[in-house]
Amino acid sequence: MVDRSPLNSDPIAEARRQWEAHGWNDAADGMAAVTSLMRAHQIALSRVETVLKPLEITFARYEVLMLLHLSSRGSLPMGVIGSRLQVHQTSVTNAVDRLEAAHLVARQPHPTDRRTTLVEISARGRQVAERATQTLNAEVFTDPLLSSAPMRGVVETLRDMRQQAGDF
Amino acid sequence: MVDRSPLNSDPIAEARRQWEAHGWNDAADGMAAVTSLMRAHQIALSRVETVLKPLEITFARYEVLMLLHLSSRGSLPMGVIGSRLQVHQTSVTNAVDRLEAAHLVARQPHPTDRRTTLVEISARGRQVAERATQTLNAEVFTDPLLSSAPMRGVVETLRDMRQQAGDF
DNA sequence: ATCCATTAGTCGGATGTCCTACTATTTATC
DNA sequence: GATAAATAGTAGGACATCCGACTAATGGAT
Repeated sequence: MVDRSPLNSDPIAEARRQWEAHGWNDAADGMAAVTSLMRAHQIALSRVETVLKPLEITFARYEVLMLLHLSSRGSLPMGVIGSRLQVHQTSVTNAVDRLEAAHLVARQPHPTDRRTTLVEISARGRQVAERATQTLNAEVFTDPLLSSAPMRGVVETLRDMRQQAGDF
Repeated sequence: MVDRSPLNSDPIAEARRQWEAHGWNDAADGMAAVTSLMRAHQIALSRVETVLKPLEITFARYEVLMLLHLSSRGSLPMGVIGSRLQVHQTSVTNAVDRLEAAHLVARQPHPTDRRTTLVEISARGRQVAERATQTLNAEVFTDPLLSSAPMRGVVETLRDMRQQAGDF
């Protein structure tokens, strides 16, 4: 007879039980929330990357590509990309390096401000962006392992969290 | 006059608007959910890492340390650590390498199965684990930028998602 | 008993993220 | 106008994660 009650299978539930057993009741929910976020992120990212793999791009690069594809001019300064995607400047440099190596975008000098580098999406870049979006929509976004109502709840709650954190 | 309506400040809300404008209505929620997850993870991780920095450990290593600290024997095989934390074997190798270098854990041979490596937490490891938990509980987990009720809802919904993904 | 599939870990490589410099420009100040 | 402060990007380094390949050891199947 094993010491494994039927509810013990979820590692996060198990961790919460440990927290409560130690009397950290006021921290148990937060611990569970943070840990759930970590794991859910991992799952979602993995699904997305699997779908994008055949197109030879990653989610980070897809986000850059779509931002450019949906922009009015098809080009944006590096810094703006970082702000919109809320990642560090150096992460943008990294992503653009790889997108440029794949000829999906090209760096262009800014016409008036020589400090600024404009990133411009190419025709191939637009093709990849569109195909990637199609596949992602069909294979992940229309069924993100969550039923509609709770999913909208999560999005809303996380919006509050992001706002609390000063995201916007 | 700028083309920036008051609601335009949230990048994810903006992305959803784009999705809907393109007629991808059935994918808009999923896209927003996945993107929210990515960003919320980033925020939570950043807060946690900031708190742990003075103790010279990361969240990944903290999780390994706590798993060992709360285990009955204070030691576990590498593989079990990976299963519980749901990360790749090589990630465990990596984390244990660093924890061992910091003398917080030690690798021990398994008494009967020579393939298996047991990871044992040290006295210093336990100290660090306890101090880290105290600080995390006080500075992050008791206030994870979410009010209680919605937070529990998120945890529950993400539990369903993890279960759908085959986590447990 | 012997051979092969499975299991446990490690190694090397690719990515993404952040941080701390450091360079080049632009802008503001005196 | 010359100098100082702010802004835009890049370079190098530290970490974490995953994947594929490789080594050892265990255990079944014949």
